Amino acid sequence: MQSILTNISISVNEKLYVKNPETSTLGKNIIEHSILLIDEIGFDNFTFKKLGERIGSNESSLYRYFENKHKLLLYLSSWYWGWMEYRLVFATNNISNPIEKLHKAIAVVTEKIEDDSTTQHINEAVLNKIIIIEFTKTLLTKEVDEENKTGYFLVYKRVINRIIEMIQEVNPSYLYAKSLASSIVEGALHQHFLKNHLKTITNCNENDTPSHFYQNMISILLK
Amino acid sequence: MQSILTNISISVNEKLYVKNPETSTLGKNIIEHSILLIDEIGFDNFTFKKLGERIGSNESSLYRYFENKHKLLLYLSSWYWGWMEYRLVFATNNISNPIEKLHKAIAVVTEKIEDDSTTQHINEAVLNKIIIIEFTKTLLTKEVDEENKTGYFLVYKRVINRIIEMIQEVNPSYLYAKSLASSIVEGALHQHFLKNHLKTITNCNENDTPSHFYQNMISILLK
DNA sequence: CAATATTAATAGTATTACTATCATATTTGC
DNA sequence: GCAAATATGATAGTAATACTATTAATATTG
Repeated sequence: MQSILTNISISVNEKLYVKNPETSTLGKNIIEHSILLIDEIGFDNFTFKKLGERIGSNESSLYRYFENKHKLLLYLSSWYWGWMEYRLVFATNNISNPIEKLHKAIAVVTEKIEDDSTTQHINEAVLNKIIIIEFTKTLLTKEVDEENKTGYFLVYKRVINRIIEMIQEVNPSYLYAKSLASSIVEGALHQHFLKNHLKTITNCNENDTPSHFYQNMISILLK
Repeated sequence: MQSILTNISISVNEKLYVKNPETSTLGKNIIEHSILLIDEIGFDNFTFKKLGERIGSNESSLYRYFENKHKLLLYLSSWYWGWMEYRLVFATNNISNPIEKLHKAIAVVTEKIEDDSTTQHINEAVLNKIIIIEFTKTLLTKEVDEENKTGYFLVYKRVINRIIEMIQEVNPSYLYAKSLASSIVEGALHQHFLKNHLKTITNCNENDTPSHFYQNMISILLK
C-alpha cells in the first residue's frame, strides 16, 4: 500500500509467487486474465493451459510466475484483502465517533464491489465475485496450518483485527468481538453468495443488502 | 427418518447415488470408510482408488454406487443434514416456549458433535468434522444452480427453514430471520473451523463454544 | 553488439477420473 | 439344489491434469 487513489500498489507475500507478476507485461496479463477466466469457468475448471491459450502465452511460461493455481488464487486473495485493508483504513481514518467508524468499516467490508479504476489490470468487481465463491475454500484445506504459519492469511487476519478493535471501542464489555468480526467478514461473502444462488434462505437482495443485515446486527448487539 | 434412537435411517435423494449404499455390505463400507478417509487426508486428496484399497475393494466397484466423489460428498452432506433435522425436531418438539425452543435449536445445530451410536457404520463425530471443512465447498461451485434445482440441498434448506420459523415466532418484527438463520448455521461451521485453525480471530474454544456466541447473539438480537 | 534474461515450443511423466469388458463370486427364485 | 440373475473383482485403456525438463527463439540491458 503506497499511494492514494489512482495507481495504488498492494504488496503481496513474496512466497506466493516465483516471479513477481507486477514486474512484467506477461505477469500483469496473468493476473488480469486469471481473474476473468476464474470468474467465467470457476476455479475448479481453471487450468494454466487454458489461461495460456487465453492470453496467447505458453503454459510453461506461467509456471515461472506461480508454482501452481492454488498459489495464484492465494495471491489474488492476498491482493484483494490488501486492497480491502487500504479502503478500510482510508474510509475510517478521519472518523472519531467509534460507532460511526464501525458502521463505515462494516459498510466497506460487506458491500458489493463496483468496478474501480485504481488499477489498470485488476477488475475489482470481478475479483470480488471470485472472492465470494473461492476465498473460503483457500482456508478450508488440509494445509491451512502450514499456510497460516507461512503467513499467507496475514492480510486477511489484519482486516479482521482492525474490525475487532473497532468493535471493542464501541462496546468493551461485549464478549465476542473476535467471533463477531470474523463472522461478519466471512458471513457477508456467504450472504452475497446466497442472494445470487440460494435466495430462499437469505433476506438479502439488490435493495436489502448484506451490509444492511450486518449494520442492523451490530447496532442492536453493541448497544 | 423412520424410527427413534437406535437404528434410525435417514433417506437421501435418490439422484445422489447409482445404487443405494444402504442396501449392501460394500455400500455401507463405502460410507463408513469414506468418512474416515476424507477426515484423514482431506476431500481434495481423496480418490476412489485409495478408498478401494482401504476397504479391500475394487475402484470400479465403487463407481457402481457413486458416479464420482463429488456425488459421494453430497450424499454424506445430505445424510448429515437429514440426521441434523431429525435431532432438531426431536429436541424441540415438546418445547412450547418459543425462546426456549429457539435456544435449544441453536444448541443442536451449532454444537460440536460427539460420537453417537445411533448408526452402526456412520461415525457422526467424524462426519461433523468433515462437514465443517467440506460442506460449504459443495455449495460454492459453478454447478450450484443446477444442483439446487435437482434438489441436492433441500434437506439443508429445510433445517434452515425450521430455524427461520422459530426466529419469527420469537420476534415477528425482526427483519432478517432468513439471513440470521443461514448465517448461524454456516457461521457455526466456520467458527468451529477457526477455533481449530485460526484461533486469533475467534473467541471460541473448548469452553466458550460457537453455541455460546450464537446463543448470546440471538438473545440480544431478538429481545 | 554481446551478454543476459525472458518467453515459446515441444516432449515427457505420474496421477486422476473415469469407462469398458470379461471373469468370478454370491444371492435368489423356483 | 440348481439355474438365472445380480454383485463384485480384475485388468486394461483413455483423456485430462498438473506438472518438469530441455532447447530454441526473442527481447532487453549494459
